[in-house]
Amino acid sequence: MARPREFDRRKALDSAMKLFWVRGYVSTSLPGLLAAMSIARSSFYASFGTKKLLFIECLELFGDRTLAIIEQDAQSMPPSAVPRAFFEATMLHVSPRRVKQGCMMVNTVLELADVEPVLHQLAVEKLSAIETAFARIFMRAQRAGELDTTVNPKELASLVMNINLGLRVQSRKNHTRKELKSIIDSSLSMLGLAA
Amino acid sequence: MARPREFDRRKALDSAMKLFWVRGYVSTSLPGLLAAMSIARSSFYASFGTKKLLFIECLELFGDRTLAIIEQDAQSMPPSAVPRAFFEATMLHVSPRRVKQGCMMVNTVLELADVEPVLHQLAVEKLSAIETAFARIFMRAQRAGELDTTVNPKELASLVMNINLGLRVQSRKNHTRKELKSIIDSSLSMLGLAA
DNA sequence: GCAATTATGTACTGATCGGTACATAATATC
DNA sequence: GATATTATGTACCGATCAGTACATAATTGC
Repeated sequence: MARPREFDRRKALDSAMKLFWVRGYVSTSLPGLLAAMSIARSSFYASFGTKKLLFIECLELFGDRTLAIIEQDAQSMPPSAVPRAFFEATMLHVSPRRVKQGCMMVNTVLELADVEPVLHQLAVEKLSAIETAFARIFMRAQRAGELDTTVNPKELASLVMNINLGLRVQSRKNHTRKELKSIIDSSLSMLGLAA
Repeated sequence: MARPREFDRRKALDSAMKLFWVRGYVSTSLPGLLAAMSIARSSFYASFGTKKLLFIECLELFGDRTLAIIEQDAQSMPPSAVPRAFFEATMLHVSPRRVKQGCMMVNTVLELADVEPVLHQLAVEKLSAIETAFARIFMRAQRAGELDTTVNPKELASLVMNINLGLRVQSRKNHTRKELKSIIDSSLSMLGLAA
């Protein structure tokens, strides 16, 4: 009925997400976003509302993709192998450039804790969803007799998540793949989740 | 020889540090700093140079104080108890308000990784100093026969640091003291550093 | 081709940013 | 008390921020 959009909304959103991921929320300027997304200012506001609304969309996209990795792994391997597979997929089998970006949710939790409560809270919830996914996987593992039933699945998930959070901070420094791998290996073996 | 300064530089620096600690670097505005420090703009620039230089001073202050906690503990208790004492001193025996601030160095590493390389690097170095302090303490513990000599002190320090980093992220969410304590307890017992 | 509708490009808004200029106030030395 | 020196208060600087107004371009249905 009218003039069609000249850009791919999904692609533009993906580009925005990558920029927020690298630079955080506050330090990402609107001109920077427009350049990364290759769209004009008016198109931006017409399609995405405001910078904050766009960030919410990006955070949800990132969180959903992260969760998808875990859920997918959970269907193709023994539950106790999922944490390691997740760490490898997100920290060892990716480019150093990307490792340094860390996890967008973790970055957001730290950057915006006392600055943008709504965005902070969303990141917290997305991280919770990940931890819950791990807990569910461990519960299933116990029912399937693949995991010691004396451990509490929620507590184990909490420990895995704490290791994960630590690793995301380490990633953001310039840790080598080797150093990360060493921490992953010893942490998992301590948890009884070694390969 | 001239008009004396009307404010206490140390106190002003301490106030600035607390504000940066809560709000991060980018989101802390100069007017905000001046209000927190209770000084005027001209006094600020005369005494501290620029916002960036002030931040460096604050980060060093924070790092030195953190390191001091560890070094002090190391002199008054068995080495293997130092990690727990450190976690308790900085996360359990402080106000919820303060727990939520997390660790200024960790906050900085995540906020400024790709935004302010110099400040990022300083935070990385200050964190390294902490990890090194732990490693030295464990080495001493081994020589004193207080720690299993089969473990590598550096690797153990690296694991303690990873737990610590995870906990600092957890703190920044609204974790309860109880939840933090639970993670601390199980993580330390996994490391063979239980009380 | 005309009208209706939506997308895009450009120019602009007021607010805020970090930093500076400069006049004034308060102290020390003499 | 005069002079030199440093601190403070205020007004300002250009740059940049997120967001808006509006004219123009491109499409559809008729």
